[in-house]
Amino acid sequence: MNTVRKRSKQRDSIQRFLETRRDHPTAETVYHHIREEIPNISLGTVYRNLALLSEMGEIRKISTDEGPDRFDPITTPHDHFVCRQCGSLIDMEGTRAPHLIKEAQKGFEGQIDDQRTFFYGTCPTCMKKDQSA
Amino acid sequence: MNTVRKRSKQRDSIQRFLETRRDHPTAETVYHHIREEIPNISLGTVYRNLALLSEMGEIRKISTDEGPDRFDPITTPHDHFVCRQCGSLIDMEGTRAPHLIKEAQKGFEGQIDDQRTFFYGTCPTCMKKDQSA
DNA sequence: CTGCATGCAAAAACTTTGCACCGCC
DNA sequence: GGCGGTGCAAAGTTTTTGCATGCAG
Repeated sequence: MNTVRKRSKQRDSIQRFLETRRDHPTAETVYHHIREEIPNISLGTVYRNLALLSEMGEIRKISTDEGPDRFDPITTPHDHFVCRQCGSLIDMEGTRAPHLIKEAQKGFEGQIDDQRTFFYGTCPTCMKKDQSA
Repeated sequence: MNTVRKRSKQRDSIQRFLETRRDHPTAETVYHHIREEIPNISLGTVYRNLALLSEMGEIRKISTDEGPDRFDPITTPHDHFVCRQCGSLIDMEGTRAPHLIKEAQKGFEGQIDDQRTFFYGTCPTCMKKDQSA
């Protein structure tokens, strides 16, 4: 049987915070910001709720080659860019190839639920830094 | 100036081992197998060489939402499937969308060097397990 | 010889978890 | 008052690093 979920101001606060951000914060970043609202929240609670919200489909966990996991409040399909230099994670628009998942499913004996595309390279900010260096 | 790289039997062995595998081993897996050839190799050396080989472009590091990083000896463009249940990482064929990277570069002020697409779901093996459960 | 690579072990970075307590339903 | 959520701290997991020594060029 399904576990009943109780609301908590901690979880609400975490979700609300994420929704104000488009830079895909890490658990640590979430923690530091929530502490301004709930000073005694613990990092464990942040991790627990980020995991919970992911399971519930409210947010999305994103792992990249660079640095710790990040979290995205936007759950509609879209792609991401990862900067190899500073690790920043940027939303990409107009790059989604929706047919890919159907394509991939053809002749594949498993079940495909999700597709994720990442572009890697140097972000605009780091490009500028490199030039002036 | 570029650092001169010296060969080592450890690095050679790691690379050779990877090339025999199509399942994208973790550092730990590499370590255990190399120990049969070089019993006193250390895990640190394995990590150092996997990082080195990645930098050199000889292999590819792959981070997914599930479990530790994995390593791929094939550096030509191809996509992957990740099983949410067992974490296995499987090569996908015929799913590559080569135009995507050009598409993404349009109007993006950074520099895009690489594209990576992952499909997530349940692998064939776990499908069978689920059925019999 | 010179200095990169190694083994070892400690430490760092990131994440999960056990436990006692708190507060919602 | 039962049970999910929390804070705290300890522990788990994965990866990196400092240092003395080894070995390739």
